Amino acid sequence: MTTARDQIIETTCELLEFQGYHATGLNQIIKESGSPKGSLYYYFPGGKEELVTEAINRVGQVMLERIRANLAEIADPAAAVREFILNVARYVEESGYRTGGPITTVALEMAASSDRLRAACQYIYDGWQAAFYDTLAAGGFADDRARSLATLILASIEGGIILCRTRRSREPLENIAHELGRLIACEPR
Amino acid sequence: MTTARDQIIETTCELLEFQGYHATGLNQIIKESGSPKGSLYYYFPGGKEELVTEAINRVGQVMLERIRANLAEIADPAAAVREFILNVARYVEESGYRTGGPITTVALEMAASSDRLRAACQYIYDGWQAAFYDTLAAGGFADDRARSLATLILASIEGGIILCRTRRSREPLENIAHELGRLIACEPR
DNA sequence: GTCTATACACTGATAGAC
DNA sequence: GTCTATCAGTGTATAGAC
Repeated sequence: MTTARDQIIETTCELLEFQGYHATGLNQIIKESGSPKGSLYYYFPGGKEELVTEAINRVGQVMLERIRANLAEIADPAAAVREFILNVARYVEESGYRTGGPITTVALEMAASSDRLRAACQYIYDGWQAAFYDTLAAGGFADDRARSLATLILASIEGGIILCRTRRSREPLENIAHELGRLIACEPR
Repeated sequence: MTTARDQIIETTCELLEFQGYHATGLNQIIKESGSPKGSLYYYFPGGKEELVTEAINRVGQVMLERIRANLAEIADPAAAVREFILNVARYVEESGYRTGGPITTVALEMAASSDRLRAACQYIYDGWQAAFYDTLAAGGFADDRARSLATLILASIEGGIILCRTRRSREPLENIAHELGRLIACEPR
């Protein structure tokens, strides 16, 4: 059955998002997922690192699909990016400022100590950035410009989530949404 | 003597910056600082939370002075912000992509579980943002605009550091520096 | 003030019965 | 495949000698 395995991964995703790597223990994962510890090491013989790698890959893929779906809804790239970020702001607020930036904490905690997790986070970030790049390129931006703008968009969303969680307010991401919308609408492309 | 106490705080600052809160143990702190555990609880009866609060307050203050000193060097706000971010990029690279964003990891790990640490991080972020705000206001930006631009600058630096550490490259912050310079130079103000 | 020894909970991980 | 019991190590925190 993939159900038990999937349940462990799903629970791991949620706990990682608002607690980070070190604060999330395997005992908590098996407790909240309702799975026995024996199963955990049966499905993930590589232990915690392997489990977390699979978890962030899953959440990264889910997020990528949401980003692409959101951006595809609006033709104008400035408006599309602005509305996407406003959606993120609402999501962070609705979670009680506990979640958002599903791999950010893991990236910061583990980039220096686990190259496997660092590479996994890099791959996910690259995918997200490519989604913004494609939207900008389709909007007429030159290659270099689309690339650096996509970097700014991704970075400011990640940083904006941190500010929202710290200030317990969705205002930082709202400000960022409007400033980036202004920048993208600005010539030259 | 404040020396022993200061040494503990100093070591805590460094370890927090590249390991985060949960990965940094009190045993490691006393070991690397050369201080005995008895002294740690003598100076910080509130335990780890109190020690970390003092540590991030110190590093926040040091960073604030560096930000203000950097921004004061160049009169044009667009160039001042751009050069500051390029300095951050160089610093992150020179550390081997292990440090940068001295309170970011703590903010993400602890905002949901410790209101004391969350409030401390918020206060520091507010101070840094105010430094950018003052530069923009002096450059002729209207109050609201200066405020939202300062939020974007702070968020994109924090997020840019995460991308640089994950990709082991200073390119993300360099892209961000130039895009923000372009945005700030753009009318209307 | 400084230091050692230690308490107690919890971590990731493993062995072996079923 | 599943589950329990348990390992060695580490976490924070405390007690008490000096």
